[in-house]
Amino acid sequence: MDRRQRKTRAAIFGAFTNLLQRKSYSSLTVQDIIDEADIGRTTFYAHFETKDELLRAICSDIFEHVFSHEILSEDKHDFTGHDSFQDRITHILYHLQEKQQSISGLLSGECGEIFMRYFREYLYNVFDGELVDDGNIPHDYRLHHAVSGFAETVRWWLQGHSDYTPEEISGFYFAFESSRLIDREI
Amino acid sequence: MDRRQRKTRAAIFGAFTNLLQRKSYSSLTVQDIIDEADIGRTTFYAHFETKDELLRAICSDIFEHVFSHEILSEDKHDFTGHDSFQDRITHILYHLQEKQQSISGLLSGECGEIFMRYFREYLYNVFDGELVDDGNIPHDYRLHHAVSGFAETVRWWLQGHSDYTPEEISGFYFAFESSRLIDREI
DNA sequence: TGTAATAAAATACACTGTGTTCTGTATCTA
DNA sequence: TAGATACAGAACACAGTGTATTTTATTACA
Repeated sequence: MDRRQRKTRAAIFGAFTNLLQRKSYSSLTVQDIIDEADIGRTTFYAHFETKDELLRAICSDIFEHVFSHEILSEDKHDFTGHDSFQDRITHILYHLQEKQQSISGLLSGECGEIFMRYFREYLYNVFDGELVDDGNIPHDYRLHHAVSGFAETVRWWLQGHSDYTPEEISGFYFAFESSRLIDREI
Repeated sequence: MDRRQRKTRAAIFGAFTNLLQRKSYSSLTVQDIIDEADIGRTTFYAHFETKDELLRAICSDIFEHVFSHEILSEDKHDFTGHDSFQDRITHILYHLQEKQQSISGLLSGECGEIFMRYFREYLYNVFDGELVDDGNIPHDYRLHHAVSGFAETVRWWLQGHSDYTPEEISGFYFAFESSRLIDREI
């Protein structure tokens, strides 16, 4: 990728996340982003068709970073690896913490819905296959419950409670969920 | 309130919820609502300043209905009443089921965030004081977890799993949460 | 039932933000 | 260095918003 492209893309991303700290997503105009990023109008539209596409691109960017190691270590699932599920979750929390500055703006306001939906999609892959069998309650529901429980935990954490460590947060979450998750270490 | 006002207000609400079944909130224009409701442009703006305010008004409308009995029976909390907490929750689910048609449109898409936030606010009042004490985990977190767990359960229910009964749904939820909630019946 | 108040309809308008087109300039890559 | 590509700036058509004005219809109430 051209260095110029990388620079403008980074400028747009930076401007966008900065502005989201001050203004809400819906009240944010493309012109605002252009001014903040200090680029030409045409340039923005050369990179992104709409403000929504920019939002999606930023989410992709973040989650690709957060879950990159997760994807690489998927073969650790089966008995050979040493990472417990809780360790993997804690690991994800560490990566989320790195991107905290960007994420906090994405969580508050109207774009929180889009971010969270994106987040959940990734989490479904992580959580699927980790649930203890239970004949009485639909698997469908239990997966949804576990995933959104964790997603909401992260939201709670990164919005006003970011003084907790990743270990503490995963501790809180697993204090509730561990009985429903397979512990592969036993 | 003037009969004419009630009629147009109802027409706008109806048009809005109908359109949300077909189009997303952000792509929905005020003009669309005006056309669907078959009213004059000025009339819409005499009732609501913006599309967002209309959304909030509809949410208020729904939750006022759903939680009206809940508010009235708040004095049942203290030992005199016969309703267990699970019964109260089931009761709320019945009211939500009545409004299902309107709600399903509000849940999908970008306005889901606003609806859910509204929903949570009401739920905080319902759940507060129902949690079992636990010194290790912040009360703050546990309340957030219980509330969003239930809110997400409702979302799951009314989006593609509405064939379950309110009793079944509250059964699913309490199968997970009951250990953390005070059972006032014992 | 007649009347004053008020809601709605119709039309026109200014305004904001969007997305595109064009031309000239700067920067990268081979 | 040459050709390609990205960027800047200005101008533009367009859609949607919100308001103002006038006229018509409906309502509440004495």
